[in-house]
Formats: sequence, structure tokens, C-alpha cells
Amino acid sequence: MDALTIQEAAETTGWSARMLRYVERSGLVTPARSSSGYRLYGAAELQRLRTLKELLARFDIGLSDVAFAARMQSDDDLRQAVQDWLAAQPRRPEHVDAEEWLRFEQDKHEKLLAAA
Amino acid sequence: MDALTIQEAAETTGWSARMLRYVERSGLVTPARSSSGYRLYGAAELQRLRTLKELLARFDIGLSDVAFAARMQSDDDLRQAVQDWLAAQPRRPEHVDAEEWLRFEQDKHEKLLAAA
DNA sequence: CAAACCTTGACACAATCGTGGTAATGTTTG
DNA sequence: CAAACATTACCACGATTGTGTCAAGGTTTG
Repeated sequence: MDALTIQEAAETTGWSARMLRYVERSGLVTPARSSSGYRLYGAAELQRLRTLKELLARFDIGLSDVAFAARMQSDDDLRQAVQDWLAAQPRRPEHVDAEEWLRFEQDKHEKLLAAA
Repeated sequence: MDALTIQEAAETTGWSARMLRYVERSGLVTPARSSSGYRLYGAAELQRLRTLKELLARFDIGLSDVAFAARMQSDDDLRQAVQDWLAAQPRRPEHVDAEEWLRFEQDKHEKLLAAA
């Protein structure tokens, strides 16, 4: 199985060569290097690039989001701290005022409409 | 009264009133509302604001990062897709590839020369 | 050797994030 | 009632993300 240069990889994955370098800088897909420094994309990298593209599009998320998820996965302290913080909020505010505030908002809008 | 207005909450949490509204818009800390629409920060929200501030500072991450983590936690499909993608990652960059590729290339050249 | 690649670095630009302000207007309170 | 405070909506501005392009120079290859 041979490896593709950045331009070839770009053509077969739908990314631009510029973005392949950016993706690499983000730490998400790191191709091997030839002895003279050329990036070499193998089958594994190409597959990861294609699925990454699909992942971003499907959920409308960014490279930075996936990079953060990767950081959370590799940094135990970070993952623990974030999950602890998120876990401390399982339910919605149960305030009875919510409903009343909604009516208030509606009133405000009606007033604005009436004033026009 | 155990609920603070936005200005009082700002003073006791270290956030600015402006940022408390921004944090709310990010979906991370949502105070209750009075019947006239005023934000009401209770002990739980104040605590969450303080720990959130500490979390961001400690790991040098942004609100958007925590917001993404929250989205991953509540969206099963997203979490699954991201974790699947990350799980398919090669353990660690094996720099063996460059050498092997080099040998492969040399072989190819030798074969080509031999065939000529 | 020359064309066509590759590399890093830099300039550029739109969009978003993280903050701070101000304005117009409604609410609470001394 | 007036001062103080809330609300939303907007303007502003630096930093980051995502993307393109171009320059200067090394590499591969016909």
C-alpha cells in the first residue's frame, strides 16, 4: 500500500491541501513524513480524513470541537473536571416563575405590536 | 431572599453582569426569572458559576468547549460519533513509517533500474 | 535541467468567541 | 417620585477558527 502526497490526498478526501496542513496542526490527523519532509498519507489517514469530514458536516461542529474532545479523552484530569461540573446539573430550573415570565414576555410583545 | 440579582451575582462570583448573560446564552448556567423577567441567581447557580470560572482558568479552556462537552453529554448520537472517530486513532505516531517508506521507495527505484 | 511538486511562513478575510460598552425602556425601592 | 437597577438590542474590538493565496526555497521526476 503506497502513500499519497498532500495534493493527491486532498483530491481523494475532499479537503484542500491547505486544510490538510491545518488539520494536522490541530493534531487530529498526522501523516507520516518522507525522509525529505513530504507528508505521506496512507490508507488509514485517508479514511480518517473522510470520516472526519463527514463527522463535522453531520453535526455541524468544528475541528476545534473534535480537538477538544480528543484532549478530554487523553487528559484524565480535564475529562474528570468537565464531567464533574456537567454532572452537577441534571435538571431544569423548577421555578414556578417560569410560566409567569412567559406571559410577561408575551404581554411585552403584544404591547409593542399595539404601539406600532 | 435567597436569590441574587445579576449585579449581586456578578460581585460574588467574579464574573461581570455582561458575562453572566453571555454564560446564560451559552446554555451553561441558566438562572430562574422573576415574574417581571429579572434573573434570579440562587445558591446553586452561584456555585456553578464559581466552579465554572475555576474550571476554565485551570485548564485554559473556553465556554464554547464546555458547551460542546455539554452537547456531547446530552446528544447520544454526537457523543457516539465523536468517540467512535477518536477511538479509531492509531495509538501513537509510529515514526517507523518514514523509514519503511524510504526503503520501499529505494526498492522501487532499484526494481525500475533493474527492469531497464 | 526544467516543470511540477513539496515545505514553511506570511498576508488576508469572514465568522465566531469573549468582553466591554451604550441606548431605550421597564421594575424595585428608599 | 426619583434613583438605582434590570432587560434586550446594538456597536465595538481583540483573539481564534477556518480558509484561500502567495512567496521563497527545497525535492522529485520526466
